[in-house]
Amino acid sequence: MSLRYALLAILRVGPLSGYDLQKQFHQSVGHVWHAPDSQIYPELRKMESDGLIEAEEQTRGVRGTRRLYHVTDAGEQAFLDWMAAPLDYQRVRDPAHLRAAYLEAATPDSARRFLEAHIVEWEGELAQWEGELAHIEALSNPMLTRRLSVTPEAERERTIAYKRFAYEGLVERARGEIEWARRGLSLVDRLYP
Amino acid sequence: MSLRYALLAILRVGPLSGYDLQKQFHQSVGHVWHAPDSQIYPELRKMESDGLIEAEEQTRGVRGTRRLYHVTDAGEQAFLDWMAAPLDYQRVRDPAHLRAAYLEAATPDSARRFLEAHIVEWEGELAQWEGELAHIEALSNPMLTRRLSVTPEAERERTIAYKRFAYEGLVERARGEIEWARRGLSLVDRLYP
DNA sequence: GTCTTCATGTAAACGGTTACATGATTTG
DNA sequence: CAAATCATGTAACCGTTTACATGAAGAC
Repeated sequence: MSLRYALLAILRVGPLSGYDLQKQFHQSVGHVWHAPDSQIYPELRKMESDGLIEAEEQTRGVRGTRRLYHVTDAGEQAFLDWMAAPLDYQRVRDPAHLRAAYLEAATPDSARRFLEAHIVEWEGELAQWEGELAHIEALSNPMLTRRLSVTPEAERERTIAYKRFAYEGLVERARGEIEWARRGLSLVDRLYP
Repeated sequence: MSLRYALLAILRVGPLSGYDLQKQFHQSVGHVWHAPDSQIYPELRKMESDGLIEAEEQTRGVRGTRRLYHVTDAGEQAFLDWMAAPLDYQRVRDPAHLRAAYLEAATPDSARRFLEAHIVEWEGELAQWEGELAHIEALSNPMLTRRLSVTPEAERERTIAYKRFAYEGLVERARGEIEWARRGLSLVDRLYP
């Protein structure tokens, strides 16, 4: 149930409509915590009814409306409380390593396809995260610059440093997965000469 | 929905009761794909009604019964089909890296507690997986030896090699997480002198 | 006769996925 | 006037989590 904290993290920077939030989300924190629109809009409504955020209804054109959300004091506090609370770790459930452990039941071709797909999958993630990291280093991430503009000077270094730290971790994990799968491909070659 | 394949992987070795299966599960494949008993028993019933496994009801004492499950041809085929099919990767949803990216909102103490807990969490996983790896190398894992005893000579090397490969990957990931969190602790020290 | 192990679940709630649905407004 | 974007969801389903429930058989 981290979705609401991911959303709060974005909204804390400044008010946004559900639509804008959703766009920002997919470009920033969505790389770490995926959620489809169909989950975001209802969650915003729930957060509103829980008093964490408030909406200001605006008219758009003649008939259209949009709801501009901002974080309440209770929402800010909820975010800080979450930050101070221990994280609950989910139990491991890893389909790739499950399959890898029983790969002798696959044909060599299937084994190779599986490992190649694993590489493709993690190369995709890697590219995204490296892109984010480059944006962070260059201060060209729009969310981050918006964030820094409302952040006191002394906090800016930390804000950047922690973002860099988080994405570096993801990049390393992706690299690890890719290396592992490459080793798997060599192993398949060795096992079926 | 890999649970049924994790269960099939165990049952393929030989018939087991739900209870024995559940015990084996927690000691082997459960390190990679966690599931509580309350999910295992109903899943076995569903697999039975889907024709993947069949149960032989046995009496135990005067009144007790147990159901001894074995894999059907359809179940064997389903397992092999799954092995040949592409894996569906879930979207990233990583609470630890989510929090790490916004750690400037936490106090230094909270940040440290979070990172220390991350280390503890992954050291636990690491110990389990390294233990498994040692059992694999020493051929002292009970599931694995049962498995090897029904495996033709030529397949044994592969069976062992793939298990080692899978658990090595998990061990490396755990080490990566621990190193990352340690670097995070140094970062906190640097940011709050 | 108590404790451990064997043996097997049910029920409610929750979070996430997938598919679908609708219509207004702005831009070219 | 068509296409892109803005804007916001609903509904059904599925897998997982958590809490609870029960009772027999074997060991000490």
